[in-house]
Amino acid sequence: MPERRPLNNTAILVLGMVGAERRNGYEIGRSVERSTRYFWPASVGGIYPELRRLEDARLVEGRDDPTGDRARRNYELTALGRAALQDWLLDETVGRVDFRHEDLLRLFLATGHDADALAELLDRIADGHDTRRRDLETNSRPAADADGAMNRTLVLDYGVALNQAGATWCRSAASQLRHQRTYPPPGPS
Amino acid sequence: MPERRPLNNTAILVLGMVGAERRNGYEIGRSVERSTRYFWPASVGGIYPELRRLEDARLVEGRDDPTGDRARRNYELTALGRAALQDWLLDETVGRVDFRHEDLLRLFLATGHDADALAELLDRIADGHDTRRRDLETNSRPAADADGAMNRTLVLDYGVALNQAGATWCRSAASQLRHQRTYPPPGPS
DNA sequence: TTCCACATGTAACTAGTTACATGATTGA
DNA sequence: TCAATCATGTAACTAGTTACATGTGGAA
Repeated sequence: MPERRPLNNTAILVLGMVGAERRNGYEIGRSVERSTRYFWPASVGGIYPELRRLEDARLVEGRDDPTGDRARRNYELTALGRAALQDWLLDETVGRVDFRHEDLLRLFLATGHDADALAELLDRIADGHDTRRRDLETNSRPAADADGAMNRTLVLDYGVALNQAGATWCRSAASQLRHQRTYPPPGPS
Repeated sequence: MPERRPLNNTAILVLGMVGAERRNGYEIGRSVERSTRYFWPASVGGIYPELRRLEDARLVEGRDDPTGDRARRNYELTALGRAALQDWLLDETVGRVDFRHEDLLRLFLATGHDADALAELLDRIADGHDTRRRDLETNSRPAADADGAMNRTLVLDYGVALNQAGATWCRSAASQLRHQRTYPPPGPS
């Protein structure tokens, strides 16, 4: 029996998706593309080998389910897998957050640039927020009538709200810079 | 001459830090710890080998500068390095954003959980935002009088504002769930 | 004399990305 | 018959993390 070790990012995702409903690798890839990539990136290439590893570890069980000559393998959780997933879902500690933002690093390193240059960077960050917000709204909206879709709607709305807030903040700071040529604005503190 | 290829995440960071002022590996590590890890993570272990690679590629130039018997090697940009950094800084395309949020995945996968369970998850996400906001405020505040620190202040304030907005949104959604047991709230649309 | 900050590095590992290969089915 | 979508996979690579090892200098 293969040694158990902590689930990696792709493993958690795959386990969770299989846990939500019976699924094959392709469908998981589509879900990632549509929804989770905004907050839990994973590349398709990694999904298939991960499914096999999880099967080796007896966390999921696959069954061949071809359509005619087209291969397809659907997976479901084993009791062991269900337990592992619950363990992870009910973990009490605050979860990891990894964040990497290229334009923010640009801004951080743009020491000495003038107010206009900084404002332009801020506009770009705002544009990025707008793009992601639109993406979310058009790609990720769960079916309104889907049973128990509250959680998915929350995830989506959270993403929309944050991107909205980000865009608004950046545009306002950019405008401040363009008109006053300085930052921070004089404040009540 | 070693072949030129696109700069990896650590390389960009290191190049940028060396570009901002003459620096050694240790100082770069400290800056990462204090500031950039919130939006551009990098591990100390990767910095030293990267400095050497950049030196091999003639983008930075190192000079030994020991204190007594304690070794220290300070780096500065070469003309080539300065050009590469400018290229990256002035790149017109919107930058990459990588985002991975464990509790958001939990929420996404928590299909079928009741309103209280979802509200608890939201509170955790809010707590995470508060922690990061406080961290930012206490660790990353640039010296108020630092010359040309506008850009750094912007980065900090952006982080504070976003975490603030995130916490507020989550708490309000959690409260909605606790009182109405449902989401989304009935809205004007 | 003890602790902490300074300072540099390496080895081993794991994960993750990219790019490719292969082929079936469906609908226009 | 063509393009898009369904479906599964692998090989090669790069990056990144972790954990360790080693030692100096300064302050209490």
